[in-house]
Amino acid sequence: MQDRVLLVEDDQELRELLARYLANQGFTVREAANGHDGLALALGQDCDIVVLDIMLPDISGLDVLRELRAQTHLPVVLLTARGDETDRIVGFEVGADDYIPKPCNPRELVARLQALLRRIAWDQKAEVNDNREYGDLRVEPAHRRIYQNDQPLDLTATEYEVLQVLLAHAGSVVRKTDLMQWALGRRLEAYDRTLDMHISNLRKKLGNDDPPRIETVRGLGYSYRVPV
Amino acid sequence: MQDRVLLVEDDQELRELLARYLANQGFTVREAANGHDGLALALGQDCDIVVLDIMLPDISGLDVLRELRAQTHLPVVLLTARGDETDRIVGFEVGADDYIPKPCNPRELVARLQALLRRIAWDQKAEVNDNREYGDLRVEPAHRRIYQNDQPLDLTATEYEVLQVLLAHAGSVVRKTDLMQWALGRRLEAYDRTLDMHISNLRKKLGNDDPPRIETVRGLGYSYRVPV
DNA sequence: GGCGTTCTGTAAAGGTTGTGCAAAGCGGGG
DNA sequence: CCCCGCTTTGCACAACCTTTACAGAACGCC
Repeated sequence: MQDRVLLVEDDQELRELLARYLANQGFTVREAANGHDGLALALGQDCDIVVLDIMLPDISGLDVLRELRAQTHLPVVLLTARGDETDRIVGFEVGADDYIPKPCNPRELVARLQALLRRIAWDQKAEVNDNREYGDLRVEPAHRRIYQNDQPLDLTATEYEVLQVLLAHAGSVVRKTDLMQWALGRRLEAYDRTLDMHISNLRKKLGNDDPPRIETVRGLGYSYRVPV
Repeated sequence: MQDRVLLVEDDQELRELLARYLANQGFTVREAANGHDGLALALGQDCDIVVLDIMLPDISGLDVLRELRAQTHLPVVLLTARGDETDRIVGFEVGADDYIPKPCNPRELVARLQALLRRIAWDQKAEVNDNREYGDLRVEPAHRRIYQNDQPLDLTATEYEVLQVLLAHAGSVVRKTDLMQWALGRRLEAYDRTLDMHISNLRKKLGNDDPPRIETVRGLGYSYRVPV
């Protein structure tokens, strides 16, 4: 099935050029030469994505976008003469998904349209369940929870991060400096015992087995013992 | 609570500059200076979006992206020295969501990140139009009303939206940033306590049970306790 | 093995951050 | 203009992260 593009552009030459190129690339193309027609077509529900020029003879492209956003979340790519950076920021604030300066390479336009359509397809597939299991532990990134034998562990945000990193590297040693950067998001400074505390608390919550699940590798870091 | 960005960039000066700017704009920032660490962090599932430089000391950014795409649909924005158009096309083909040439304006980077996150939030918002029941609560989307034991709750428009979103995800945590986007339709800014107020008011109207129907998940968001 | 050094475990104190909620501010529609 | 609902402000409080302090384990050196 082809994706349907609505092309709103007043310069007839450019519009027809782009329309031909898009058609060649496998899109179904609808065209509008002004904001009024563009808005009507866009609201008509028979296109998947809109390419919208900002400089239009009647309504500004930005106003068209505003009106569209009041009613739909249709993906919109703004097209415009290379302008002030502020213009772009405004475009995004009003609700644009992308912003391409003219003159634009048709290939890049197509690449961006496809990237956007692909993103939407991914998002709507509503996939989840990239849960990971390590012995009796199960990580559910979607809910930021970790279960032990299907019982949720009562972890704080930081504890979740630390344990999650250790599990992602289960069986191999994670150096303290890396663990700090990855889980706490900052550099490990001298005499900083924060990590040790979180490890200590985690061990308590995981149950103080022997041998401990979280092994200490003196002078290096920690390692989650790989389940048998 | 905030959106979490992973910044993969080897130039330390630029990385720290961007990290500071992003942090100021309300993002939580994780940093990696090479492709290997970046990949590990991205797969660790504790970020919402990735900013990825193409020129990295170890693995090419494109290869990092390829590897990522083999496993996830995590949104990725490529960052690179102004290069050949062909580079961009390749970037998109490998699965990038956006492509920004360096030197980039931090404001534009933020605008594009927010546009992408907003798009994802829109796409993933589940629209359910059937009547739904959750314990003693029943949602009637047609009339935008919610009944408790067949008695209509006297909710304001916003309260309806908030509760309806929470119910649609009953049993799992709805992050504040998503709840804001889905129920209030705008981005959660720092120091914005609006949501907390609506939650507080909702709890009052639902009756202040113990344990509360709407649970707080500190640092993350709220969750409607699934009825037994 | 004795002994000093370095690293780690953990309890308790201290400081920071996030949340609950009352009350005041604000702004659009009747 | 008033009312209603949304938002902002301010303070109190609780959860959490970090620091401090001390005890003990591991290591190297002789």
